Amino acid sequence: MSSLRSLDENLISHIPPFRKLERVDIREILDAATPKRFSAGQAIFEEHEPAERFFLLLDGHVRVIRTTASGDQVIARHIVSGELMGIASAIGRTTYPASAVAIDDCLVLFWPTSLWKTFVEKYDGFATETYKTVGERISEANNHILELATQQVEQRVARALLRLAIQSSRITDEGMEIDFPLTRQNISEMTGTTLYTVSRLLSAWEKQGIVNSGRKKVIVTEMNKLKTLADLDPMADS
Amino acid sequence: MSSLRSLDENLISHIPPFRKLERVDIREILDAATPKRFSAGQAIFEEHEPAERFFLLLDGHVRVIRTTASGDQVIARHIVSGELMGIASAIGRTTYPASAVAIDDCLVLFWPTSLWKTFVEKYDGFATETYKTVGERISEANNHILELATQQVEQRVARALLRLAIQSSRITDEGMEIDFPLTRQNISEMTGTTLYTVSRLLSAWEKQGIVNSGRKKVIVTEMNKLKTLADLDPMADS
DNA sequence: GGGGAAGTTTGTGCTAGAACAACCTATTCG
DNA sequence: CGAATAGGTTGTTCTAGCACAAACTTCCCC
Repeated sequence: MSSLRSLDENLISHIPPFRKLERVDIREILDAATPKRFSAGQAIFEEHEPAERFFLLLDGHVRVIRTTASGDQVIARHIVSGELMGIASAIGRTTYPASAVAIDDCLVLFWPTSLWKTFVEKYDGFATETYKTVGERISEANNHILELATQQVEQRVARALLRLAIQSSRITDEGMEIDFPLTRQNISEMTGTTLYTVSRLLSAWEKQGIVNSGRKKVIVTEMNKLKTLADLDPMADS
Repeated sequence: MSSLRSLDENLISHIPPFRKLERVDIREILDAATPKRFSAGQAIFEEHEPAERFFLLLDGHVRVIRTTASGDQVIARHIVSGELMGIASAIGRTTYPASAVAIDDCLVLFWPTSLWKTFVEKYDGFATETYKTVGERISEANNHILELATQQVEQRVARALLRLAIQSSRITDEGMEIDFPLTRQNISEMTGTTLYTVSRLLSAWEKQGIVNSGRKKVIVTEMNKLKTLADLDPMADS
């Protein structure tokens, strides 16, 4: 895909915030967008930076990170293709509340923040859909708080893996393989524990045949057993 | 104040989401509002209930609570007078994500959720202001996650008390007294610990002259020392 | 192809803070 | 007023999970 040619409408026409729009609107939106590639490890935007752009991840995986004064890192969430990011502007912020780092090679579109207002006013359904996204992220955050405050490390790690397996995995003959590189350290930063504890848990689960993991790789082989560990009803799907 | 007489415009004219509005608009908004009193302990709305109304707290204090399947409670936040609550509709939710309970006697106004859309469209500035509120709550939630994931109990409790002292206290000759009843149990539910640990911390701090606490009562006598414990710069005000 | 570098595993303390228990004190209300 | 109840304190025990160390494995790239 060359950034010289104009972008294909099918790129975004199926993505929630744009789904309800007419072809002409999509055309307009794409013409205003700048595509950009990021390679693994590159920062897409940084915490505290002025929020001058908002982004749509077209391909790849992004980690959203916050860092404390004392240097500890926490992974707030993972963004998968089709999701908007850096939508601080939507909620009246002028700086990004967290940093976004490309996990693998990523393709994103971005727009200047000044266009946010236009999008909301001009394109029907865009506002509703994106505010729904904001709502979902609040819920996620609150669930995370509940987990951190009430659950044991084992449950939290189980839940984190389940979420990733559901959100972003490919089916292999072994099970559901999380489809981006993920280290013990990463998992510990998602769950507020240490890489050592995660390693021990994964080793134990491997012996019980629940997961199958390797360097930067986790395959969930027994979803239901993992759900039991997460203290979720193993019968409930999704 | 009688609910039979029409509501005084001054009630809400200074509150952020309404501040920029004309008198006529305020009049309209008030005429559409229903006032209601809640006595200490009463639930204003419950988690999972359909979000049929949104509220403005005019007087009193409200606790926002989430409960886990296993019965643990977590206090998500405290609402003080002048704040909106139950604004699930703003973010495309159809049910309340948490329960709201009156801590002391409260006076609230409420409107049917169906009016939300009207408010946003009709009253300029209402949308911007409320989305800013939503944004602040996301930040709060994310900060809470960061704290739970990286800090010791002592720091978390110190921060929780600091926040309350700043948000909702009266100045007495002893120091800043949190102006609503607050138990050790409550504090533990805000910080993801146990009432025993909170009790020990408060006892220790009392000996050091940092706080002065009693039954359902906490007075912060030495803000700066508490800030040091919270690992925040004691020089930074607000 | 060999030497880092990055990621993982596992062992051995050790301690923050949870759990439980027992008792104490302030409030409330019949 | 006096019993019941809600809230608070403090002692003791115990363990989940952190910290640190050391060795191992996989990958990458010069």
